[in-house]
Amino acid sequence: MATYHHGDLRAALLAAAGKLIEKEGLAGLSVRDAARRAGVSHNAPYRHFPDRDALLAALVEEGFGQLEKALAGRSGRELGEAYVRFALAHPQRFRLMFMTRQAAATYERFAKAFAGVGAEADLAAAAAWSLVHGLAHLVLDRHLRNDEDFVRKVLGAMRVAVGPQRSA
Amino acid sequence: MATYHHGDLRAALLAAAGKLIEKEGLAGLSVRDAARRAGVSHNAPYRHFPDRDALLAALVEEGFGQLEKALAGRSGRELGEAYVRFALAHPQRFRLMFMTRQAAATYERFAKAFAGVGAEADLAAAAAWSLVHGLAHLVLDRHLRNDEDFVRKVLGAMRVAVGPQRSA
DNA sequence: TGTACATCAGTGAACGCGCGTTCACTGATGTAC
DNA sequence: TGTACATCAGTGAACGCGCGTTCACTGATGTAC
Repeated sequence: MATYHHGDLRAALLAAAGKLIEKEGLAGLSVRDAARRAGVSHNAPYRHFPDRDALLAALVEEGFGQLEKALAGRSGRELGEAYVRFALAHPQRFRLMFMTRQAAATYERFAKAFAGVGAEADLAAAAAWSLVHGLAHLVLDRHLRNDEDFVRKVLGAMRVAVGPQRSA
Repeated sequence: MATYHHGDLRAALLAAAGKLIEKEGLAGLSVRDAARRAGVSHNAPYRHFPDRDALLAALVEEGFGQLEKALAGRSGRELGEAYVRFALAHPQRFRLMFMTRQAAATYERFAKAFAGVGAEADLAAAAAWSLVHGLAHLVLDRHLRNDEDFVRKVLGAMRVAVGPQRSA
């Protein structure tokens, strides 16, 4: 039974857009399509998002919230695995997220994981993030095997080479 | 002096498209725009590329050729630095390139660089590629500092942890 | 409990846009003789 | 060296498309009295 007022169109649009971006890619995601999928007229979205960019921004923000939740409390190889898993679960969203400038909280996660490592902790954090981010992209773009065990082994094949043991 | 026949429109279009994709992004790159920039009517490109996708494919192929040249003969940290440098010089092209499936030659480069490392050479190669690929993306998306010295240090902050010394 | 009214989330028609692509064409080039 | 002609790289007009966005509107909801 269709009600004139939707109830929570904003959430429905976000969900629809989330599905669409995975299906069609960033370029293929249109406001009209999201509206269609939410079962609503093509300009109803403008009640909730001033324009297309605002819809994308909401998708990004939601994504970082989910990523933060997926990473929270983890460190070491587990942290890396969770990161890759998130990317593979939402590849297009993941791509979009990192085209914006809002990744500071994600960096903080890695910084925290290496906080004990000494003067070069920031380098170690940046390297770990790079390793994991690159692995995620290469797997989701099909250049490396999509295989949980493989991912675990690749993450284990590198070691932090800075820290107290060679503090300089 | 305008000649009716262009001379080498294919190359001119490729060059124009290369500039445009960096300026406008993948979605903003249109056949018509490339034609405009090459100083030619909007449908002249169809003499040289059957459709837009073919133009993109040519851009990708050219890109992998350039990358191969940039990596050739290098290994270790130098290899990584060259990789990142390439990505930063052509960010949008780089992104596009790795959305396709044609990166096999690039993987071979890394595989070769780790060929001596033992049974787990493929893991080491995958890890090194991931590190470098992720660093490239994070720097070009502005999540890590764009600074040659910083890049060098990050690449130095990780060590391969597999190989003969712990062959298993 | 019932009614008047403000609010605002939706609708449907309409706009202008740049795009990819097709068409019939025309002018420049190169080759056979 | 000169000419006829095939080839084909360009042109310009035209198409249909989906898009983002605006507009005036209408129907549902909630609140004041």
